[in-house]
Amino acid sequence: MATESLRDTVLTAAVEYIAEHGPDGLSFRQVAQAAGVSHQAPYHHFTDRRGIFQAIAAEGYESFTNAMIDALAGDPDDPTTALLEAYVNFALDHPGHFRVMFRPDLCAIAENRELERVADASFDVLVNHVRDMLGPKAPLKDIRARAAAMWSLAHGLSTLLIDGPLEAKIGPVSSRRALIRSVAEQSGMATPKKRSR
Amino acid sequence: MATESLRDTVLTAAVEYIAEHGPDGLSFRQVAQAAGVSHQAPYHHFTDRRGIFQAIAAEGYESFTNAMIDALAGDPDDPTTALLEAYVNFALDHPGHFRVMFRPDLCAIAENRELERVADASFDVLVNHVRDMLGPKAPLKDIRARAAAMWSLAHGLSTLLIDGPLEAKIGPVSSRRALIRSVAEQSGMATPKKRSR
DNA sequence: CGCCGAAGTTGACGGTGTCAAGGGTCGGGC
DNA sequence: GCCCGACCCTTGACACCGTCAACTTCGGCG
Repeated sequence: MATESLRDTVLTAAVEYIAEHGPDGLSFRQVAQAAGVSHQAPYHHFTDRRGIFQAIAAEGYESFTNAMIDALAGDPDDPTTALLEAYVNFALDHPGHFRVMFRPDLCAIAENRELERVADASFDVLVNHVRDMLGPKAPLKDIRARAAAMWSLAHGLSTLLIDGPLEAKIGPVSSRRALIRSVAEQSGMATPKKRSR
Repeated sequence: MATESLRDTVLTAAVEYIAEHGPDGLSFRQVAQAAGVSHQAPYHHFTDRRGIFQAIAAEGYESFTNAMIDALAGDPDDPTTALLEAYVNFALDHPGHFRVMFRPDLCAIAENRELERVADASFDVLVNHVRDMLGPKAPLKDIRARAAAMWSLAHGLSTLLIDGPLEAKIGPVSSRRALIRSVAEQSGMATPKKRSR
């Protein structure tokens, strides 16, 4: 019941596959076969193989934006760390989406208006937060540097954890949350804790 | 003269292609044809398609290690920033290597002893530097967090610059060096400047 | 000379993305 | 009642890809 459309079936199957094996081995024909249709059926819902990746990326950017917005609203005391945590958590919890979102060769963001829009919305959350933190009269140069620093930190940590060698090198991460928070501290990004209560 | 071996010809052609078009479109047969040999000839020098990527990654890790060591030796006043700069510079100057080195699905580091060794050597430069900076009696927890932070910053900045949306979002980077240094400052990683002279 | 191993060639196989053409199955207008 | 077009899907073909297997060529060494 609630028979999924072929489009959705293909999409969820693809995301699942990517989360497990990475995007590169993904085969158009294979997902079609898994969905029980002919190898050409998906072409009526996606123009290309690339179209699948674009759809996945768009889906991903939308929930990515929401996750970051929610995180900012949820922790007014240390929003920067909360944002960082939301970024990394999204990457690790939705690897099927995340791995595609930052692979321009796969999804060719610039070639798809709608995709470009939702991607921009995600990044705006980040740089707007930095703008808010530094205040309206901070020099542009500082805003850019700080945004680059924070984004790099979040993105680097995400990619190094998701399939990079970080965990192999510095030891297993028992608590994701603890790691993120201590990284935020070590990098001077966290808002200093006030002795509450 | 100094007629290159087929192995080297294939390797340099592959690196060049990857730097321009990314690793995924790289075709075994295509590089063979470009080298003027039959489509099977490279099999006598690389076991797999994967073998090419492993060779590229190994090559990359070796010069990566050297670049970082040189940078550390070159700027004793602010070695952390120098290391950061060397990391990012390597990525941007050798995209053909860098893009492969951190794609375990392509080069399967764990399956190749020699490759694992040179990769480990690179990462050791990084964590050893952090250990040196924090001193021998720093708690392990701090070392891990600081190493993760610094590595993430360098890696994130590299990947976001190399084909990520950073430059599109925060504006064009006129001076790579200036950006890196202000990012290092903003993230509290740089050694504070002493009023020299 | 005879042999061998390394390097390169040709041919074949299954799998993949994509183009082209055809076939059903609806709903709405005559 | 019937036709027509839109939509979804199928079948068939093509070139390209990675890889396995067998064959040729050739330099060196006993």
